[in-house]
Amino acid sequence: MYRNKLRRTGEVSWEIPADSTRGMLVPAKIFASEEMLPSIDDSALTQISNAATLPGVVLHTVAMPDIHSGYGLPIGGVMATDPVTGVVSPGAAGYDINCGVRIMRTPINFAQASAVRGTLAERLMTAVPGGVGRGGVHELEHDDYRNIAEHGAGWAVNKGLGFKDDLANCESNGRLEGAELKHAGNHAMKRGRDQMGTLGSGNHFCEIQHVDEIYDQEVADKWGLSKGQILVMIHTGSRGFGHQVATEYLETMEHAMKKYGITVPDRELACAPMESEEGREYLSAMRTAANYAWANRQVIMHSVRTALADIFHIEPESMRLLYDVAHNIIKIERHLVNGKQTNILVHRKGATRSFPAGNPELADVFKETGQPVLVPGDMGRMSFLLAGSAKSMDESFGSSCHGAGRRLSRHQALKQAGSGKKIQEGLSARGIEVRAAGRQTLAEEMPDAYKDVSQVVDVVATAGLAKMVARMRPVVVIKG
DNA sequence: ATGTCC
Repeated sequence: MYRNKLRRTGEVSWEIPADSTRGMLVPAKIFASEEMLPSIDDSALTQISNAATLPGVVLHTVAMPDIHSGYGLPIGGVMATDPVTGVVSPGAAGYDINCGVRIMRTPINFAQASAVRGTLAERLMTAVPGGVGRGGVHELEHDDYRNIAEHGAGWAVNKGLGFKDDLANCESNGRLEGAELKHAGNHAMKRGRDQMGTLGSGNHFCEIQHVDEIYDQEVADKWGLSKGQILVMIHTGSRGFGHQVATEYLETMEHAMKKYGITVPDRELACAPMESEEGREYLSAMRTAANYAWANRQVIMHSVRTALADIFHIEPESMRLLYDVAHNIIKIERHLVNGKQTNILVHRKGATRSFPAGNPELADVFKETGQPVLVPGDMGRMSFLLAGSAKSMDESFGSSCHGAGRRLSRHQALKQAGSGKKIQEGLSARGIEVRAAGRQTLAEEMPDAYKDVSQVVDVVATAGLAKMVARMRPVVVIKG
């Protein structure tokens, strides 16, 4: 029982010390307030401790306040390995490779959007296909795939689905290098062929929000944000394409573990040395899926941009991407390890990169402010924009939280919600128009199914991982 | 998250 091992290290930080009898090579660090701690499930604490046993793990594993139990690594977990002696673990990125969030600015104000929110909901449902297995309008040819693997979001921009500066405002410019299509494989290509530009299901969404609170006016000014402004937030990933990649390589890793004589306390943490054939090929396939996801969010954003331009009689050019973050991904990054700047392999699952001002990877404006950290809440309450701050580099491999975190399982939510229609009517009475492609989605995704996201961002702000910039409230929510 | 069991 790892909960008994927790010791307090700060106002909102806790540690499970490295324990050789359990094979832990490094401690596990947990960010949470004292009142949130009981709501963190035991299995999530076990998982973040198990991750600390992986070969080549460096410094500590990290759990964010929105942590909950996942496949292998908990959602809300960060784990980093040494690229020479360490492993890569597909379960530590998860099935939805490069699931992430982007947010687009508009010149529309709250009153304008609110007045036509019913129309907006209907138009967005048409513009952005959603639902399990749902295909879209873009049928991908082999040439498209080659370009997606190489250029990520740039593939969409090259096709006219976006502007050049959209790319500069994505984490990693919306593409990772070292993505070879052949490593993703034919089955993934088949599953992803008609899913480009689609939302998927579950907690994926497209949301019209208004800025209702600004905490840091200076940063908000630099980011072009003002109170009452309408923003569009999009949350989705690599669809069936990334799912297939994850499925195939998890199987590959089971064999690789035997081959390399690696043992792990949980087979869901199956892994291989990063420098092995299996490790390199997975990373290549994972990057290809990440690039597919960036292209997907780009296509969706441009569809929404086109629809809004039509509805409000404004220029598409008046709507620019503020930022796009990946919250399920594995990347080589430069961090200070034992007093030395070193390349390490950072695995983030349900955790957002949170690089501070001055980081050389950031575009110019974000070098001044720190990168935007996008934290969606639930569909009835609020979401947050934060800026990466310096302590994240010392404490959490430059990472912060990614959302509210579930409070109820889908099954529990379904039982408590009654019907999706009731949820929809309740939200509509509060000025929030919601629509979903799936029959059960609204009930499963009801606001009460989630923890209060403001408690989550309070923790990361108190810990100094990110600082508060703005709060947004939903106006129109499209669910998968 | 996911052609929610090849």
